[in-house]
Amino acid sequence: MEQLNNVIFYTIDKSIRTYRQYAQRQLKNAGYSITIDQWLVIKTLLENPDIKQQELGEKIFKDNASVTRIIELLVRAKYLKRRNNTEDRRRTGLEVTEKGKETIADVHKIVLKNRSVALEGISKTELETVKKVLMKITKNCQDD
Amino acid sequence: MEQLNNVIFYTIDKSIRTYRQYAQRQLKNAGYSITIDQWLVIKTLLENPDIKQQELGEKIFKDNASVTRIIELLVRAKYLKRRNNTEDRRRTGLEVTEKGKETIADVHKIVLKNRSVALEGISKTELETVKKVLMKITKNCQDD
DNA sequence: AAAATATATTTGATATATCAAATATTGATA
DNA sequence: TATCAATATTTGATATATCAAATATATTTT
Repeated sequence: MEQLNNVIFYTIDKSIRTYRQYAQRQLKNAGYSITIDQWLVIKTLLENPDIKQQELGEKIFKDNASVTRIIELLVRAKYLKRRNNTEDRRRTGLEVTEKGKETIADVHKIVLKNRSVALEGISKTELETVKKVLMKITKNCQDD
Repeated sequence: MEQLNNVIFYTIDKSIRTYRQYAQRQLKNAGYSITIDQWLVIKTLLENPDIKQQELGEKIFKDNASVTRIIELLVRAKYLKRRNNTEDRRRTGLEVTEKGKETIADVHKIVLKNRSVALEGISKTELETVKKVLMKITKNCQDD
């Protein structure tokens, strides 16, 4: 087999999946049932209270449909509340509940810890190279 | 916002997603309805005819449940055929059909093209660094 | 103002991911 | 050999991804 490990895209895929799994497991171990993606949505809403769902999706690399469904679950779990947007009735206002705010703060600590564990032993220069190369890949795939 | 772009994990995530979308779009444009993952499963089966589903999953970074379901779709679409494994009846033998074989060959060319487009302008040294760093991240998240 | 166009979000259909539990079978052991 | 443990796969439940189509509302054009 043309070794999968020699194909950079599988290395990329594997690393992000492994990180996700690790991060999710840490959350679970700490007693949270929220997913990383859900956390990210709440956090982004807190920091951008009047953001459109569309813009939210762009920020966190999710399409509209995914955003709609993630929000639905967050409302159901009482992390968010819907309110009406009087200025543009196509939009739904979204308010982070107290429960949501508390959760974000607690989870943030865990996320920071996760990141530092995952990046242990990697130099700043190396990270810069990785970032530069990955952004180039992204660009190459967008232009075409 | 603690800029998401400054968090390496979002850069990783974005790059692999953008690549996937690009690759999938190229397949579609060429008239194939198969997904990259499905293609990968067939290819791996061709190259490892007697592999267990479990091992298959490990090779392509998917869990058993996903493998089962992907195979189900492939059988339905007539890329694969089930046959009995007389030696161990817990296992299902899997045979790639003619249709499967043809598709793999054609799609392989497109995949190679995709990869080279995505990696345009990136040096070998850079790729080595990226690979090394990503493997380190994977390891960091597995040990814990 | 009516019609056409643009924007924001939702919905439907299908594929995949993930975990835990269920099944089926095999192998080991008391 | 009956029982128990291990292995291989499937199934159920839920979350997310993706594309296309549908809705609802707003804005622009004629």
